[in-house]
Amino acid sequence: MDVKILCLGVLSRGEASGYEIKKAFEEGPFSHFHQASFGSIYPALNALSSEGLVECRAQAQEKRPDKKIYSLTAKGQQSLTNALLAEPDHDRVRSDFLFILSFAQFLPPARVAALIDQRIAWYRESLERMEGCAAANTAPPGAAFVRNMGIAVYRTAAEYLENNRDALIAEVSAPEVLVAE
Amino acid sequence: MDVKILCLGVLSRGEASGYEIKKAFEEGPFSHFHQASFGSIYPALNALSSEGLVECRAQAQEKRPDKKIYSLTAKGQQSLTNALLAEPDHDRVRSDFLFILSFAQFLPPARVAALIDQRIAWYRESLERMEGCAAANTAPPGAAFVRNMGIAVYRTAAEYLENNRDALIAEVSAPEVLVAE
DNA sequence: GGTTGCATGTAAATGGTTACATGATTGT
DNA sequence: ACAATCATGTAACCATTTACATGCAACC
Repeated sequence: MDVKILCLGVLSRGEASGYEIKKAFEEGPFSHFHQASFGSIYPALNALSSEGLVECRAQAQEKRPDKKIYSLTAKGQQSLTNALLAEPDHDRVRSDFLFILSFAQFLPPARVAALIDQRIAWYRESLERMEGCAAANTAPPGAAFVRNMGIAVYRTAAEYLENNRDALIAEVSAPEVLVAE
Repeated sequence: MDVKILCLGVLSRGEASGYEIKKAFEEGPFSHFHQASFGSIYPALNALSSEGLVECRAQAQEKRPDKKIYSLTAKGQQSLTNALLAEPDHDRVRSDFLFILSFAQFLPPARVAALIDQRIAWYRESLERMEGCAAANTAPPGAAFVRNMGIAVYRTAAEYLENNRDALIAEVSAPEVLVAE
């Protein structure tokens, strides 16, 4: 599942510029499970264009580069549907947060507390945004399903951190079992 | 947080060979939030060795390459602790599953069902293994905390999929709103 | 006066995976 | 017979990120 397919997916929700596609991965509905940067999006869009999978309409703007608005062609929609039918790769999660927390015994308790508190705040912020989207309820069924799954999972994660934070801090604060009496 | 630090982390739990470190990322406690392949682990171990962060003891084996058992040096432990103090990078999740499911309306309902069922089975298998580890309870506090968070989150995810599976399938099966009467 | 947002694009660097090379042992 | 497990290592390849290049407008 490369950036080209990712762009096709974003465009299936409606026409967009490269800049707007980037935002879909940065703050938008895909930001929680996929990402792409300008350096990969713009070349992908050009490739897609020369393959006839997307169409480009240039919107002139004063004192700014023309905004290039891309939209899916029938061929592009077909190609997307096809790609979606493939067996998905395994999820790949890279969480430095969880890795670091695995070694909480090597960290000052105050640092463990800060790490957890930051993360709780992040989950709570994300949840607020996601719940706002859920209320608006403009998403197609699959997107709503995925978003609500995210809400359920993040809520559990935040609650877990809130409920178990103090116990972990106590454990890493407790004097280690002494080697010598 | 590169492969070198990752190896240092694994080794802080006890000496291990490159092969065993790979297993920690493939099936072991880190597999859910970090990954590394042989092609990155072996060079990392050599670099770590020449920097004096790990020590290597060769265990001769009959008819197999010598098993190189690595262990952390004091300098290595220091370097790990240091790296753990750095601000963690943002989590990076790449889930083709969630991306594909976001476009459920483009897929045959039977495919949506299969996708979800596979995922439920995967969560249930993972949960069984993780709960087994939780019962054994040999992990240091941070690792146990992270593992139990994983259990809570996976359980929520599995339950969400189980509870909402049929509703999504019904939605994508329902005849689309007709354009012409 | 500096940062952020809008807007596109390229090139170099990165960091890693995949595939290859080697080979015995154990299980199916 | 064939695949999987154990065991290490290298090199080619890959996709993506980061940094750069350009520049105006709005906000603080």
